[in-house]
Amino acid sequence: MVRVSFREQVLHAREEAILASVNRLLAEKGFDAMTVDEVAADVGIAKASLYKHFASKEDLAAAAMVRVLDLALEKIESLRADALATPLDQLKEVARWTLQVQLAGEMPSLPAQNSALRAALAGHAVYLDRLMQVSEQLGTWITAAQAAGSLNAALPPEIVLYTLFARACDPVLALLKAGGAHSDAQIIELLLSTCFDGLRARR
Amino acid sequence: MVRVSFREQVLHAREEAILASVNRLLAEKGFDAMTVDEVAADVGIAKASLYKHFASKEDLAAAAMVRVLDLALEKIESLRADALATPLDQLKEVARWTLQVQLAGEMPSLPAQNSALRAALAGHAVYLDRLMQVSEQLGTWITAAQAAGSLNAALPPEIVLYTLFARACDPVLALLKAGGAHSDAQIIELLLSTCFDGLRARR
DNA sequence: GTCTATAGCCAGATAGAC
DNA sequence: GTCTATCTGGCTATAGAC
Repeated sequence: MVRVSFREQVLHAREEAILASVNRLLAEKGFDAMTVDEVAADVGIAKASLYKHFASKEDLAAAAMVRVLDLALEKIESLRADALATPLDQLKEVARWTLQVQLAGEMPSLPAQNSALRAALAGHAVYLDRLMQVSEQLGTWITAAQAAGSLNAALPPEIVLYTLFARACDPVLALLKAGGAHSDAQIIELLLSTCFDGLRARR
Repeated sequence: MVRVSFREQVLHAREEAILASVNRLLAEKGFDAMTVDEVAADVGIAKASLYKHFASKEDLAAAAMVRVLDLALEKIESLRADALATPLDQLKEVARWTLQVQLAGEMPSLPAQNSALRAALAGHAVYLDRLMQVSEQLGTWITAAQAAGSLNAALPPEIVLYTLFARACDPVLALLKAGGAHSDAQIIELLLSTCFDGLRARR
């Protein structure tokens, strides 16, 4: 247990609050549409104070991404504890978790092709580290599931990994949600089915 | 054959050139990152001239979307001519076509959750009309394929439709392309496989 | 309809007092 | 570290001459 001063605790709590707001706004509007003024207003502090904690808007987004990746690592770790689950089950559970986060409006969506943001993330050491950790953990399960014959072995592992990342921000979820015809639980099961079982019928 | 004056032909050609540029820039950087200055420079005319043709930036994007949807309708129409193809085949061919367009860097990607743009599109009659036409054509094939037992009948048709739309802009393609490990043809087949066959192995 | 020049606005970032 | 007030730059859109 590391000793932290009271002041440091307050600081940390404030930064957590900031990241929670950023996370939600990023999920709701995306990086470009989100403004720093909004974030400040949502947290309830002045914009200049924000910049004492984070150097730039890109930095805010990166920190939010690190936060989500850390949560993913926690989830992965808890799934690793279950020795009975097959690698395929574990991959499915991770996918289910990402959909739950997205349904809760807490999955930050970063337009994949953005220029300024992409460059900032590509140079953000902590973000890259977390991304690699998640990729490695999932990669282990992917190759294991392919070896076990439960995951299509004809697919390069990287495409499976990319697909899982992409489905975590799948716009189909928002469309289904907007349609209003299905419950949250149904939406998740339908999306998991299209992802793992595919659109074609299985006999 | 409708008679059109020479002047109208020139006008039309210029607007086609504008839309081609918008299409490419929209595919490359997305709506928010694209600037009207860039479009004007790319076409080789002054920005003010652009605004004589299109009332706003949103209007530009909507026109580009209509153009792509019209191309999709053409593709669909040509596929309808093939009486031997099954509905599933035809859906796959449409999906393949969207991936080819995306690979060519000509699939305009509109951040699905954008505010100003979404509102503009939701009020754009021509865009909505084309979107409905495409949806109806695909819907026919979807229900036919489900009746034939080739498409998973447990999926609501709408989720199949949404999934096909979403895969047309799937960020996984850009990631695979950036990886450089696969040819364009391989990328398309891999993506079609993950979409229609799913990640799970089929026996 | 095309251009140059500019209005008007908004968002990211900072100065400087407390 | 927090605030108010401000700077700065870039972007959409338009005025007005030709």
